[in-house]
Amino acid sequence: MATNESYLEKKVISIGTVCELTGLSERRIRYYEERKLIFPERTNRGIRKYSFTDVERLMDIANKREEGIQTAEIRKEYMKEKKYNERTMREQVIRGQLNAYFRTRE
Amino acid sequence: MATNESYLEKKVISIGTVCELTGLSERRIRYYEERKLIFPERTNRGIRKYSFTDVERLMDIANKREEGIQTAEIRKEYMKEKKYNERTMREQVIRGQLNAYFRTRE
DNA sequence: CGTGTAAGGAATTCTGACACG
DNA sequence: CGTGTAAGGAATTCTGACACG
Repeated sequence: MATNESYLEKKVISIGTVCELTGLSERRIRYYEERKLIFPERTNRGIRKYSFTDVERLMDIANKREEGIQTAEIRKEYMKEKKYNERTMREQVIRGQLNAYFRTRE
Repeated sequence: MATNESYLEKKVISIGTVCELTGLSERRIRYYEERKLIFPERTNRGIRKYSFTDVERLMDIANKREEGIQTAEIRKEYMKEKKYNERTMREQVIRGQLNAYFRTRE
């Protein structure tokens, strides 16, 4: 019963299945990779593998494309989100360190 | 951020990837299906697809096999677990109905 | 019983390119 | 720019069978 959340990040789904899950064509999925919006892993032999998180991102990309947003613009949005997340994570680390510091002083 | 747990049940992994995840051979994985221990879905064209839950079960099967337990025996164990789970679920439904009943009487 | 392997065919995936707009 | 498509090859998967123990 090891319900490990990291399953969401495991790159195990091949492109045909991703097509079914997202409704996108292989062409579009590969193209979004070319535009640095999505980063599948590859097997030894070069077969792309995607995670469930990738599938969700692809659906998000499809929505944004429908709104007429270009891939370059979508990439910028993701970069901003990434920076925001990294900042948040750094702050959490610092908060943890501060907590540890004050605990030792009590 | 729809962290839907049903991802664990989604049959999206093809047998080659399952081999890597579990360390089992394709032969063994297909054989355990023949023995009714595991139930992958099939694509239109007949390609087997497994879920993360299936992967976990396969590792469990492998452990039991290592202990020398035969597949028929393993199947019986799973049938017992299944019955137990079904009973538990039925009881939960009944409990819910009872709660609803007494709430309306208050 | 449980697993390996070779065999041949079918389905999947890959890349690079041409097309259209 | 974003996506479709035909092309040819490489990798994957499938089934049924023979082998061993």
